[in-house]
Amino acid sequence: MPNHVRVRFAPSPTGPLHVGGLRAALYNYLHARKNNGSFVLRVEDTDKKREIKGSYEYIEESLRWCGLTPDESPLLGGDYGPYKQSERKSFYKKQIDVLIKNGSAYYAFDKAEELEKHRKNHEKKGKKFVYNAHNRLKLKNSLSLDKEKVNELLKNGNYVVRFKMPDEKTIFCNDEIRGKVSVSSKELDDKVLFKSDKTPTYHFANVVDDYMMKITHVIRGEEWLPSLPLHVLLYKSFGWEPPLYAHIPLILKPNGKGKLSKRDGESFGFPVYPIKWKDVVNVRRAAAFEKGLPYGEEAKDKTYPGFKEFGILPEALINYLGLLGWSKQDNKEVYCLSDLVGSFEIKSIGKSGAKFDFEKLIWLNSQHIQKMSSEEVVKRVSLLNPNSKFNVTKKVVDLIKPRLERLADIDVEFGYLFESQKRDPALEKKLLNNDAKTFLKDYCDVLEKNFENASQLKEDLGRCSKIGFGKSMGAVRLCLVGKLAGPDLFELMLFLGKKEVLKRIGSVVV
RNA sequence: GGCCCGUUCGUCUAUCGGCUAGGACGCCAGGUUUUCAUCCUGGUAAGAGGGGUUCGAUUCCCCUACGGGCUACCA
Repeated sequence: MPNHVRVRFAPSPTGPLHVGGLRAALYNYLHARKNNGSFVLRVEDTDKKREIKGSYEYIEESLRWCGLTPDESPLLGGDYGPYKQSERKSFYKKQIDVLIKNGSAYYAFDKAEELEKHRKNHEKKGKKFVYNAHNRLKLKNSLSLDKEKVNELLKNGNYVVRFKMPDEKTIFCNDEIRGKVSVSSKELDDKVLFKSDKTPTYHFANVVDDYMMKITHVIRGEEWLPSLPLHVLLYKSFGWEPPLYAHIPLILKPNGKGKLSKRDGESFGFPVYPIKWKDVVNVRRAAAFEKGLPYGEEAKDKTYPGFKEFGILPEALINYLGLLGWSKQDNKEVYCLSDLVGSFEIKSIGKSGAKFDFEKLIWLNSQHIQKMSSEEVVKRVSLLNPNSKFNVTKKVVDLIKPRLERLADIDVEFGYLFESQKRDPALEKKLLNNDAKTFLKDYCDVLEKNFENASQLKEDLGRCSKIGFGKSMGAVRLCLVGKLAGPDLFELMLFLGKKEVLKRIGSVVV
Protein backbone atom coordinates (compact mmCIF):
# COMPACT_ATOMS: atom_id res chain seq x y z
CA MET A 1 0.00 0.00 0.00
CA PRO A 2 1.61 3.23 -1.12
CA ASN A 3 -0.24 5.44 1.34
CA HIS A 4 0.43 5.62 5.00
CA VAL A 5 -2.26 3.60 6.77
CA ARG A 6 -4.52 5.75 8.92
CA VAL A 7 -7.47 4.36 10.85
CA ARG A 8 -9.79 5.92 13.31
CA PHE A 9 -12.03 5.01 16.17
CA ALA A 10 -14.87 7.50 16.27
CA PRO A 11 -17.23 7.04 19.19
CA SER A 12 -19.88 9.49 20.15
CA PRO A 13 -19.86 10.54 23.79
CA THR A 14 -23.39 9.41 24.57
CA GLY A 15 -22.42 7.10 27.39
CA PRO A 16 -19.78 4.60 28.38
CA LEU A 17 -17.81 2.54 25.94
CA HIS A 18 -19.08 -1.02 25.77
CA VAL A 19 -17.40 -4.19 24.57
CA GLY A 20 -18.61 -3.78 21.00
CA GLY A 21 -17.05 -0.36 20.75
CA LEU A 22 -13.94 -1.56 22.47
CA ARG A 23 -13.54 -4.34 19.94
CA ALA A 24 -13.91 -1.87 17.08
CA ALA A 25 -11.20 0.22 18.70
CA LEU A 26 -9.03 -2.87 19.10
CA TYR A 27 -9.31 -3.91 15.45
CA ASN A 28 -8.47 -0.39 14.34
CA TYR A 29 -5.51 -0.35 16.68
CA LEU A 30 -4.29 -3.74 15.46
CA HIS A 31 -4.55 -2.72 11.84
CA ALA A 32 -2.68 0.51 12.46
CA ARG A 33 0.13 -1.15 14.38
CA LYS A 34 0.42 -4.03 11.93
CA ASN A 35 0.96 -1.58 9.08
CA ASN A 36 3.00 1.00 10.95
CA GLY A 37 0.09 3.32 10.54
CA SER A 38 -1.67 5.84 12.73
CA PHE A 39 -4.54 5.23 15.07
CA VAL A 40 -6.77 8.26 15.45
CA LEU A 41 -9.37 8.88 18.11
CA ARG A 42 -12.07 11.25 16.95
CA VAL A 43 -15.06 12.27 19.01
CA GLU A 44 -18.33 12.48 17.14
CA ASP A 45 -20.17 14.92 19.33
CA THR A 46 -22.34 16.63 16.76
CA ASP A 47 -25.52 15.84 18.64
CA LYS A 48 -25.20 17.88 21.80
CA LYS A 49 -28.61 16.73 22.99
CA ARG A 50 -27.46 13.19 23.38
CA GLU A 51 -24.09 13.91 24.86
CA ILE A 52 -23.53 12.57 28.34
CA LYS A 53 -21.02 14.41 30.47
CA GLY A 54 -17.91 12.48 31.26
CA SER A 55 -18.26 9.97 28.42
CA TYR A 56 -15.35 11.26 26.46
CA GLU A 57 -13.02 11.13 29.44
CA TYR A 58 -14.34 7.69 30.18
CA ILE A 59 -13.59 6.48 26.66
CA GLU A 60 -10.01 7.75 26.73
CA GLU A 61 -9.45 6.22 30.13
CA SER A 62 -10.87 2.89 29.04
CA LEU A 63 -8.65 2.79 25.99
CA ARG A 64 -5.66 3.62 28.15
CA TRP A 65 -6.52 0.85 30.57
CA CYS A 66 -6.60 -1.60 27.67
CA GLY A 67 -3.35 -0.31 26.25
CA LEU A 68 -4.97 0.94 23.06
CA THR A 69 -3.52 4.41 23.12
CA PRO A 70 -4.24 6.51 20.06
CA ASP A 71 -1.60 8.43 18.14
CA GLU A 72 -3.86 11.41 17.64
CA SER A 73 -6.80 12.42 19.77
CA PRO A 74 -8.55 15.47 21.22
CA LEU A 75 -6.24 15.22 24.22
CA LEU A 76 -3.05 14.44 22.32
CA GLY A 77 -3.71 16.62 19.32
CA GLY A 78 -2.14 15.89 15.94
CA ASP A 79 -1.70 17.23 12.43
CA TYR A 80 -5.32 16.78 11.42
CA GLY A 81 -7.14 18.35 14.33
CA PRO A 82 -9.29 19.39 15.91
CA TYR A 83 -10.42 15.90 16.85
CA LYS A 84 -13.79 16.82 18.23
CA GLN A 85 -16.46 17.31 15.63
CA SER A 86 -18.05 20.09 17.63
CA GLU A 87 -14.88 22.07 16.97
CA ARG A 88 -14.89 21.47 13.24
CA LYS A 89 -18.07 23.24 12.30
CA SER A 90 -16.46 25.60 9.82
CA PHE A 91 -15.18 22.67 7.77
CA TYR A 92 -18.63 21.17 7.47
CA LYS A 93 -20.17 24.47 6.49
CA LYS A 94 -17.61 24.89 3.76
CA GLN A 95 -18.11 21.39 2.41
CA ILE A 96 -21.89 21.44 2.46
CA ASP A 97 -21.78 24.52 0.27
CA VAL A 98 -19.70 22.55 -2.21
CA LEU A 99 -22.40 19.91 -2.49
CA ILE A 100 -25.19 22.44 -2.81
CA LYS A 101 -23.32 24.25 -5.51
CA ASN A 102 -22.61 21.14 -7.54
CA GLY A 103 -26.20 19.97 -7.25
CA SER A 104 -25.58 16.96 -5.02
CA ALA A 105 -27.52 18.45 -2.17
CA TYR A 106 -30.49 20.76 -1.73
CA TYR A 107 -32.38 22.69 0.90
CA ALA A 108 -35.52 21.27 2.45
CA PHE A 109 -38.09 23.08 4.55
CA ASP A 110 -40.48 20.38 5.65
CA LYS A 111 -41.43 20.42 9.29
CA ALA A 112 -40.59 17.37 11.36
CA GLU A 113 -44.27 16.91 12.24
CA GLU A 114 -45.28 16.99 8.58
CA LEU A 115 -42.81 14.29 7.72
CA GLU A 116 -43.91 12.27 10.68
CA LYS A 117 -47.47 12.50 9.39
CA HIS A 118 -46.43 11.26 5.99
CA ARG A 119 -44.66 8.38 7.60
CA LYS A 120 -47.68 7.44 9.68
CA ASN A 121 -50.00 7.64 6.69
CA HIS A 122 -47.78 5.41 4.62
CA GLU A 123 -47.43 2.98 7.45
CA LYS A 124 -51.22 2.69 7.72
CA LYS A 125 -51.30 1.62 4.10
CA GLY A 126 -48.50 -0.83 4.73
CA LYS A 127 -46.07 1.30 2.77
CA LYS A 128 -42.91 3.09 3.64
CA PHE A 129 -42.42 6.79 3.22
CA VAL A 130 -39.10 7.58 1.60
CA TYR A 131 -37.90 11.10 1.00
CA ASN A 132 -36.25 10.67 -2.40
CA ALA A 133 -36.81 11.00 -6.15
CA HIS A 134 -40.08 9.18 -5.79
CA ASN A 135 -41.76 12.07 -4.02
CA ARG A 136 -39.32 14.86 -3.31
CA LEU A 137 -41.04 17.13 -5.81
CA LYS A 138 -44.24 16.86 -3.81
CA LEU A 139 -42.47 18.13 -0.69
CA LYS A 140 -41.13 21.49 0.37
CA ASN A 141 -37.60 21.98 -0.84
CA SER A 142 -35.41 23.92 -3.19
CA LEU A 143 -36.08 21.43 -5.98
CA SER A 144 -39.85 21.73 -5.84
CA LEU A 145 -40.34 25.37 -4.90
CA ASP A 146 -39.61 28.36 -7.09
CA LYS A 147 -36.53 30.44 -6.47
CA GLU A 148 -38.29 33.33 -4.82
CA LYS A 149 -40.02 31.15 -2.30
CA VAL A 150 -36.82 29.31 -1.58
CA ASN A 151 -34.92 32.51 -0.88
CA GLU A 152 -37.67 33.67 1.40
CA LEU A 153 -37.63 30.45 3.36
CA LEU A 154 -33.86 30.45 3.54
CA LYS A 155 -34.00 33.84 5.17
CA ASN A 156 -36.01 32.33 7.99
CA GLY A 157 -33.06 30.10 8.58
CA ASN A 158 -35.22 27.11 9.31
CA TYR A 159 -34.02 24.54 6.83
CA VAL A 160 -32.04 21.37 6.47
CA VAL A 161 -29.77 20.25 3.68
CA ARG A 162 -30.54 16.90 2.10
CA PHE A 163 -28.51 14.67 -0.13
CA LYS A 164 -29.99 14.27 -3.60
CA MET A 165 -30.07 10.52 -3.95
CA PRO A 166 -29.82 9.39 -7.56
CA ASP A 167 -32.95 7.88 -9.03
CA GLU A 168 -33.26 4.10 -9.52
CA LYS A 169 -29.68 3.16 -9.78
CA THR A 170 -27.95 0.14 -8.38
CA ILE A 171 -25.12 1.15 -6.14
CA PHE A 172 -22.22 -1.21 -5.67
CA CYS A 173 -19.93 -0.89 -2.70
CA ASN A 174 -17.14 -3.01 -1.46
CA ASP A 175 -16.65 -4.28 2.03
CA GLU A 176 -13.29 -5.77 2.91
CA ILE A 177 -14.91 -8.52 4.91
CA ARG A 178 -17.97 -9.46 2.85
CA GLY A 179 -17.02 -8.38 -0.62
CA LYS A 180 -19.50 -6.71 -2.94
CA VAL A 181 -22.63 -5.21 -1.45
CA SER A 182 -25.26 -3.76 -3.72
CA VAL A 183 -28.46 -1.87 -3.13
CA SER A 184 -30.93 -0.02 -5.30
CA SER A 185 -30.96 3.71 -4.72
CA LYS A 186 -34.74 3.74 -4.67
CA GLU A 187 -34.51 2.10 -1.25
CA LEU A 188 -32.37 4.96 -0.04
CA ASP A 189 -33.68 8.31 1.02
CA ASP A 190 -32.40 11.84 0.69
CA LYS A 191 -30.62 11.78 3.99
CA VAL A 192 -30.34 14.96 5.96
CA LEU A 193 -26.73 16.10 5.88
CA PHE A 194 -27.13 19.35 7.71
CA LYS A 195 -29.60 19.82 10.50
CA SER A 196 -31.65 22.93 11.08
CA ASP A 197 -29.44 23.80 14.04
CA LYS A 198 -26.61 24.17 11.49
CA THR A 199 -24.77 21.10 12.67
CA PRO A 200 -23.94 18.18 10.40
CA THR A 201 -25.41 14.72 10.81
CA TYR A 202 -23.20 11.73 11.42
CA HIS A 203 -23.12 10.72 7.77
CA PHE A 204 -21.86 14.05 6.57
CA ALA A 205 -19.40 14.88 9.32
CA ASN A 206 -18.06 11.36 9.20
CA VAL A 207 -17.31 11.44 5.49
CA VAL A 208 -15.83 14.93 5.58
CA ASP A 209 -13.62 14.08 8.53
CA ASP A 210 -12.46 10.74 7.24
CA TYR A 211 -11.41 12.48 4.06
CA MET A 212 -9.77 15.43 5.75
CA MET A 213 -7.99 13.24 8.25
CA LYS A 214 -6.70 11.07 5.40
CA ILE A 215 -8.27 7.93 6.78
CA THR A 216 -7.39 4.96 4.59
CA HIS A 217 -9.41 2.19 6.27
CA VAL A 218 -12.71 2.52 8.02
CA ILE A 219 -13.20 -0.35 10.44
CA ARG A 220 -16.53 -0.01 12.19
CA GLY A 221 -19.53 -1.95 13.44
CA GLU A 222 -21.88 -3.77 11.13
CA GLU A 223 -24.71 -1.45 12.07
CA TRP A 224 -23.19 0.98 9.57
CA LEU A 225 -23.34 -1.33 6.62
CA PRO A 226 -26.75 -0.06 5.47
CA SER A 227 -25.41 3.47 5.18
CA LEU A 228 -22.29 2.49 3.29
CA PRO A 229 -23.86 3.31 -0.12
CA LEU A 230 -24.71 6.79 1.11
CA HIS A 231 -21.18 7.34 2.32
CA VAL A 232 -19.68 6.12 -0.93
CA LEU A 233 -22.02 8.35 -2.92
CA LEU A 234 -21.01 11.30 -0.80
CA TYR A 235 -17.38 10.68 -1.67
CA LYS A 236 -18.31 10.51 -5.34
CA SER A 237 -20.25 13.76 -5.11
CA PHE A 238 -17.16 15.45 -3.79
CA GLY A 239 -14.99 13.76 -6.35
CA TRP A 240 -13.00 12.12 -3.59
CA GLU A 241 -11.60 8.63 -3.46
CA PRO A 242 -13.35 6.69 -0.66
CA PRO A 243 -11.34 4.73 1.90
CA LEU A 244 -11.55 0.97 2.25
CA TYR A 245 -14.39 -0.20 4.45
CA ALA A 246 -14.61 -3.14 6.81
CA HIS A 247 -17.77 -3.73 8.80
CA ILE A 248 -17.17 -5.97 11.73
CA PRO A 249 -19.96 -8.19 13.03
CA LEU A 250 -21.71 -7.29 16.23
CA ILE A 251 -21.23 -8.84 19.63
CA LEU A 252 -24.43 -10.54 20.64
CA LYS A 253 -25.97 -11.35 23.98
CA PRO A 254 -24.98 -14.77 25.37
CA ASN A 255 -28.43 -16.06 24.46
CA GLY A 256 -28.05 -14.72 20.96
CA LYS A 257 -31.05 -12.44 21.15
CA GLY A 258 -29.88 -9.07 19.92
CA LYS A 259 -26.70 -7.15 20.26
CA LEU A 260 -25.09 -6.84 23.64
CA SER A 261 -26.26 -3.73 25.39
CA LYS A 262 -25.94 -1.80 28.58
CA ARG A 263 -28.64 -3.54 30.56
CA ASP A 264 -27.23 -6.97 29.81
CA GLY A 265 -24.54 -6.47 32.39
CA GLU A 266 -27.17 -6.74 35.05
CA SER A 267 -29.29 -9.52 33.63
CA PHE A 268 -26.41 -11.82 32.73
CA GLY A 269 -24.33 -11.10 35.79
CA PHE A 270 -21.16 -9.80 34.17
CA PRO A 271 -19.93 -6.38 33.12
CA VAL A 272 -20.24 -4.93 29.65
CA TYR A 273 -18.00 -1.93 30.26
CA PRO A 274 -14.20 -1.93 30.49
CA ILE A 275 -14.06 0.10 33.68
CA LYS A 276 -16.69 1.29 36.12
CA TRP A 277 -19.21 3.77 34.86
CA LYS A 278 -21.09 6.13 37.07
CA ASP A 279 -24.50 6.80 35.65
CA VAL A 280 -25.54 10.16 36.98
CA VAL A 281 -29.28 10.62 36.87
CA ASN A 282 -29.24 14.39 36.78
CA VAL A 283 -27.25 14.31 33.59
CA ARG A 284 -29.63 11.84 32.03
CA ARG A 285 -32.64 13.72 33.18
CA ALA A 286 -31.36 16.95 31.71
CA ALA A 287 -30.76 15.18 28.42
CA ALA A 288 -34.24 13.69 28.46
CA PHE A 289 -35.75 17.06 29.29
CA GLU A 290 -34.06 18.66 26.29
CA LYS A 291 -35.58 16.05 24.07
CA GLY A 292 -38.93 16.43 25.74
CA LEU A 293 -38.92 12.88 26.98
CA PRO A 294 -40.11 11.76 30.38
CA TYR A 295 -37.55 10.53 32.82
CA GLY A 296 -38.51 8.70 35.99
CA GLU A 297 -38.17 10.69 39.19
CA GLU A 298 -37.51 7.55 41.17
CA ALA A 299 -34.33 6.83 39.21
CA LYS A 300 -31.09 6.90 41.17
CA ASP A 301 -27.44 7.40 40.40
CA LYS A 302 -25.93 4.08 39.75
CA THR A 303 -22.42 2.77 39.34
CA TYR A 304 -21.91 -0.10 36.95
CA PRO A 305 -18.78 -2.12 37.66
CA GLY A 306 -16.52 -2.73 34.70
CA PHE A 307 -14.36 -5.69 33.77
CA LYS A 308 -11.56 -4.03 35.67
CA GLU A 309 -13.53 -3.94 38.91
CA PHE A 310 -14.58 -7.51 38.23
CA GLY A 311 -10.94 -8.52 38.38
CA ILE A 312 -10.43 -9.09 34.68
CA LEU A 313 -7.01 -8.20 33.32
CA PRO A 314 -6.99 -5.84 30.35
CA GLU A 315 -4.69 -8.35 28.67
CA ALA A 316 -7.35 -11.02 28.96
CA LEU A 317 -10.16 -8.78 27.79
CA ILE A 318 -8.19 -7.74 24.74
CA ASN A 319 -7.21 -11.33 24.08
CA TYR A 320 -10.82 -12.44 24.28
CA LEU A 321 -12.23 -9.59 22.22
CA GLY A 322 -9.52 -10.05 19.65
CA LEU A 323 -10.32 -13.67 19.10
CA LEU A 324 -14.07 -13.19 19.23
CA GLY A 325 -14.97 -13.13 15.60
CA TRP A 326 -11.46 -13.40 14.38
CA SER A 327 -9.07 -16.28 14.48
CA LYS A 328 -5.66 -17.15 13.34
CA GLN A 329 -4.45 -20.22 11.55
CA ASP A 330 -2.51 -21.60 14.48
CA ASN A 331 -4.33 -23.19 17.37
CA LYS A 332 -3.06 -20.88 20.04
CA GLU A 333 -5.58 -19.21 22.31
CA VAL A 334 -3.55 -17.08 24.67
CA TYR A 335 -2.17 -13.96 23.08
CA CYS A 336 -0.74 -10.70 24.22
CA LEU A 337 -1.49 -7.50 22.36
CA SER A 338 1.70 -7.53 20.31
CA ASP A 339 1.06 -11.15 19.25
CA LEU A 340 -2.33 -10.05 17.99
CA VAL A 341 -0.78 -7.18 16.09
CA GLY A 342 1.67 -9.53 14.45
CA SER A 343 -0.91 -11.59 12.67
CA PHE A 344 -3.85 -9.26 12.32
CA GLU A 345 -5.58 -9.18 8.99
CA ILE A 346 -8.85 -7.49 8.15
CA LYS A 347 -9.73 -10.18 5.64
CA SER A 348 -9.72 -12.88 8.28
CA ILE A 349 -12.36 -11.23 10.45
CA GLY A 350 -15.49 -13.39 10.59
CA LYS A 351 -18.76 -12.48 8.95
CA SER A 352 -21.27 -13.50 11.56
CA GLY A 353 -22.16 -12.04 14.93
CA ALA A 354 -20.58 -13.66 17.95
CA LYS A 355 -22.20 -14.34 21.27
CA PHE A 356 -20.34 -13.14 24.30
CA ASP A 357 -19.01 -16.06 26.33
CA PHE A 358 -18.11 -14.96 29.81
CA GLU A 359 -16.79 -18.40 30.82
CA LYS A 360 -14.15 -18.27 28.16
CA LEU A 361 -13.13 -14.78 29.19
CA ILE A 362 -12.65 -16.07 32.74
CA TRP A 363 -10.57 -18.94 31.47
CA LEU A 364 -8.37 -16.61 29.45
CA ASN A 365 -8.09 -14.37 32.48
CA SER A 366 -6.76 -17.21 34.60
CA GLN A 367 -4.36 -18.14 31.81
CA HIS A 368 -2.96 -14.62 31.80
CA ILE A 369 -2.73 -14.63 35.58
CA GLN A 370 -0.72 -17.88 35.49
CA LYS A 371 1.71 -16.33 33.04
CA MET A 372 2.23 -13.33 35.27
CA SER A 373 4.78 -13.21 38.07
CA SER A 374 3.41 -13.25 41.61
CA GLU A 375 4.96 -9.85 42.21
CA GLU A 376 3.04 -8.44 39.28
CA VAL A 377 -0.19 -10.01 40.52
CA VAL A 378 0.37 -8.46 43.95
CA LYS A 379 0.88 -5.09 42.31
CA ARG A 380 -2.29 -5.35 40.27
CA VAL A 381 -4.36 -6.52 43.20
CA SER A 382 -3.26 -3.67 45.41
CA LEU A 383 -3.88 -1.18 42.62
CA LEU A 384 -7.34 -2.59 42.14
CA ASN A 385 -8.26 -2.61 45.77
CA PRO A 386 -6.05 -0.22 47.74
CA ASN A 387 -8.35 -0.19 50.76
CA SER A 388 -8.63 -3.91 51.31
CA LYS A 389 -8.58 -4.89 54.95
CA PHE A 390 -6.32 -7.80 54.06
CA ASN A 391 -2.79 -7.61 52.86
CA VAL A 392 -2.39 -9.70 49.73
CA THR A 393 1.33 -10.50 49.74
CA LYS A 394 3.53 -12.45 47.37
CA LYS A 395 3.25 -15.41 49.74
CA VAL A 396 -0.52 -15.32 49.43
CA VAL A 397 -0.40 -15.14 45.66
CA ASP A 398 2.14 -17.96 45.43
CA LEU A 399 -0.27 -20.10 47.36
CA ILE A 400 -3.40 -19.40 45.34
CA LYS A 401 -2.24 -18.40 41.89
CA PRO A 402 -3.19 -21.63 40.12
CA ARG A 403 -6.75 -21.23 41.29
CA LEU A 404 -7.01 -17.50 40.84
CA GLU A 405 -9.57 -16.62 38.18
CA ARG A 406 -10.17 -12.95 38.89
CA LEU A 407 -8.15 -10.36 40.78
CA ALA A 408 -11.19 -9.03 42.61
CA ASP A 409 -12.80 -10.54 45.69
CA ILE A 410 -9.69 -12.34 46.83
CA ASP A 411 -10.62 -11.55 50.41
CA VAL A 412 -13.98 -13.24 49.86
CA GLU A 413 -12.81 -16.24 47.82
CA PHE A 414 -9.73 -16.84 49.92
CA GLY A 415 -10.79 -15.27 53.19
CA TYR A 416 -9.53 -18.32 55.10
CA LEU A 417 -5.99 -17.16 54.42
CA PHE A 418 -6.65 -14.14 56.57
CA GLU A 419 -9.14 -15.14 59.20
CA SER A 420 -11.04 -18.14 60.49
CA GLN A 421 -14.16 -18.99 58.49
CA LYS A 422 -17.47 -20.54 59.37
CA ARG A 423 -17.44 -24.26 58.65
CA ASP A 424 -19.83 -25.81 56.17
CA PRO A 425 -22.37 -27.57 58.46
CA ALA A 426 -23.01 -30.46 56.07
CA LEU A 427 -19.31 -31.23 55.75
CA GLU A 428 -18.87 -30.83 59.46
CA LYS A 429 -21.49 -33.47 60.12
CA LYS A 430 -19.89 -35.80 57.62
CA LEU A 431 -16.22 -35.35 58.48
CA LEU A 432 -15.99 -34.34 62.10
CA ASN A 433 -17.27 -37.43 63.96
CA ASN A 434 -15.85 -38.57 67.28
CA ASP A 435 -13.07 -40.62 65.70
CA ALA A 436 -12.02 -37.61 63.69
CA LYS A 437 -12.04 -35.42 66.74
CA THR A 438 -9.83 -37.90 68.59
CA PHE A 439 -7.40 -37.78 65.70
CA LEU A 440 -7.44 -33.98 65.60
CA LYS A 441 -6.66 -33.84 69.29
CA ASP A 442 -3.71 -36.21 68.90
CA TYR A 443 -2.48 -34.24 65.91
CA CYS A 444 -2.69 -30.99 67.85
CA ASP A 445 -0.57 -32.46 70.61
CA VAL A 446 2.07 -33.45 68.11
CA LEU A 447 1.95 -30.09 66.33
CA GLU A 448 2.38 -28.34 69.61
CA LYS A 449 5.81 -29.94 69.91
CA ASN A 450 6.75 -30.08 66.27
CA PHE A 451 5.82 -27.60 63.53
CA GLU A 452 8.72 -27.51 61.09
CA ASN A 453 8.11 -28.11 57.43
CA ALA A 454 5.65 -29.63 54.98
CA SER A 455 7.05 -33.14 54.94
CA GLN A 456 7.23 -33.30 58.73
CA LEU A 457 3.66 -32.04 59.05
CA LYS A 458 2.59 -34.66 56.59
CA GLU A 459 4.43 -37.51 58.31
CA ASP A 460 3.01 -36.61 61.66
CA LEU A 461 -0.46 -36.47 60.24
CA GLY A 462 0.03 -39.98 58.86
CA ARG A 463 1.24 -41.21 62.25
CA CYS A 464 -1.72 -39.76 64.16
CA SER A 465 -4.30 -40.84 61.65
CA LYS A 466 -6.36 -43.86 62.54
CA ILE A 467 -9.22 -42.97 60.23
CA GLY A 468 -7.27 -43.01 56.97
CA PHE A 469 -5.04 -40.41 55.45
CA GLY A 470 -7.63 -38.94 53.14
CA LYS A 471 -10.25 -38.53 55.82
CA SER A 472 -7.73 -37.04 58.19
CA MET A 473 -6.66 -34.44 55.68
CA GLY A 474 -10.27 -33.64 54.96
CA ALA A 475 -10.92 -33.06 58.65
CA VAL A 476 -7.90 -30.78 59.01
CA ARG A 477 -8.79 -28.92 55.84
CA LEU A 478 -12.31 -28.34 57.04
CA CYS A 479 -11.00 -26.89 60.29
CA LEU A 480 -8.59 -24.56 58.54
CA VAL A 481 -10.62 -23.54 55.51
CA GLY A 482 -14.22 -24.16 56.47
CA LYS A 483 -14.79 -26.13 53.30
CA LEU A 484 -12.98 -28.64 51.13
CA ALA A 485 -11.04 -26.20 49.03
CA GLY A 486 -7.83 -24.27 49.01
CA PRO A 487 -4.16 -24.85 48.44
CA ASP A 488 -1.98 -27.77 49.43
CA LEU A 489 -2.87 -28.55 53.00
CA PHE A 490 0.62 -28.53 54.46
CA GLU A 491 1.70 -25.42 52.61
CA LEU A 492 -1.44 -23.83 53.95
CA MET A 493 -0.55 -24.86 57.50
CA LEU A 494 2.89 -23.36 57.18
CA PHE A 495 1.39 -20.18 55.78
CA LEU A 496 -1.07 -19.83 58.65
CA GLY A 497 1.54 -20.64 61.27
CA LYS A 498 1.48 -22.88 64.34
CA LYS A 499 -0.54 -20.62 66.53
CA GLU A 500 -3.33 -20.06 64.04
CA VAL A 501 -3.48 -23.72 63.02
CA LEU A 502 -3.78 -24.89 66.60
CA LYS A 503 -6.41 -22.27 67.22
CA ARG A 504 -8.54 -23.31 64.27
CA ILE A 505 -8.27 -27.03 64.92
CA GLY A 506 -8.63 -26.48 68.63
CA SER A 507 -11.98 -24.81 68.18
CA VAL A 508 -13.35 -28.12 66.96
CA VAL A 509 -11.76 -30.41 69.47
CA VAL A 510 -12.94 -28.61 72.55
C1' G B 1 -43.59 -4.60 6.73
C1' G B 2 -39.28 -3.10 3.36
C1' C B 3 -34.01 -3.32 2.53
C1' C B 4 -29.16 -5.20 3.81
C1' C B 5 -25.97 -8.82 6.14
C1' G B 6 -25.29 -13.51 8.12
C1' U B 7 -26.01 -19.28 9.25
C1' U B 8 -20.01 -25.50 10.90
C1' C B 9 -20.24 -29.05 17.90
C1' G B 10 -24.14 -25.64 23.61
C1' U B 11 -20.32 -21.30 22.75
C1' C B 12 -15.86 -19.05 19.90
C1' U B 13 -13.88 -20.91 15.52
C1' A B 14 -10.51 -23.95 11.29
C1' U B 15 -11.52 -25.75 6.44
C1' C B 16 -9.83 -21.22 0.44
C1' G B 17 -14.38 -28.71 -4.29
C1' G B 18 -11.69 -34.57 -2.11
C1' C B 19 -13.52 -34.97 5.33
C1' U B 20 -12.29 -40.40 9.26
C1' A B 21 -15.00 -32.20 9.41
C1' G B 22 -9.55 -29.88 13.18
C1' G B 23 -8.69 -26.70 17.72
C1' A B 24 -10.41 -23.92 22.17
C1' C B 25 -14.14 -22.94 26.25
C1' G B 26 -17.86 -25.84 28.75
C1' C B 27 -19.27 -30.67 30.19
C1' C B 28 -17.98 -36.03 31.30
C1' A B 29 -14.27 -39.90 32.44
C1' G B 30 -9.30 -41.31 33.72
C1' G B 31 -4.17 -40.07 35.42
C1' U B 32 -0.70 -37.04 38.58
C1' U B 33 -0.87 -34.51 43.47
C1' U B 34 -2.76 -40.06 49.58
C1' U B 35 -5.76 -33.37 49.94
C1' C B 36 -7.59 -28.47 46.66
C1' A B 37 -6.32 -26.30 42.27
C1' U B 38 -3.13 -26.42 38.33
C1' C B 39 -1.50 -29.92 34.83
C1' C B 40 -1.76 -34.34 31.44
C1' U B 41 -4.77 -38.07 28.60
C1' G B 42 -9.19 -39.45 26.53
C1' G B 43 -14.47 -38.74 25.52
C1' U B 44 -18.98 -35.84 24.23
C1' A B 45 -20.88 -32.86 20.34
C1' A B 46 -21.61 -29.55 14.28
C1' G B 47 -22.05 -28.14 8.33
C1' A B 48 -30.39 -24.94 9.18
C1' G B 49 -33.71 -27.34 5.25
C1' G B 50 -34.67 -28.06 0.03
C1' G B 51 -33.14 -27.71 -4.90
C1' G B 52 -29.32 -27.18 -8.56
C1' U B 53 -23.78 -27.03 -10.81
C1' U B 54 -20.02 -31.08 -10.44
C1' C B 55 -17.08 -37.45 -10.97
C1' G B 56 -17.49 -35.30 -6.02
C1' A B 57 -20.13 -30.38 -2.28
C1' U B 58 -19.49 -27.74 4.47
C1' U B 59 -17.01 -25.19 0.52
C1' C B 60 -20.06 -22.43 -5.77
C1' C B 61 -25.45 -20.78 -7.33
C1' C B 62 -30.87 -20.40 -6.23
C1' C B 63 -35.15 -20.81 -2.93
C1' U B 64 -37.08 -21.37 2.02
C1' A B 65 -36.37 -21.05 7.23
C1' C B 66 -34.02 -18.84 11.17
C1' G B 67 -30.88 -14.97 13.38
C1' G B 68 -29.03 -10.04 13.33
C1' G B 69 -28.74 -4.95 11.62
C1' C B 70 -30.89 -0.64 9.39
C1' U B 71 -35.33 1.80 8.33
C1' A B 72 -34.72 9.89 12.68
C1' C B 73 -33.01 17.01 11.69
C1' C B 74 -29.22 9.68 16.89
C1' A B 75 -24.72 8.00 16.24
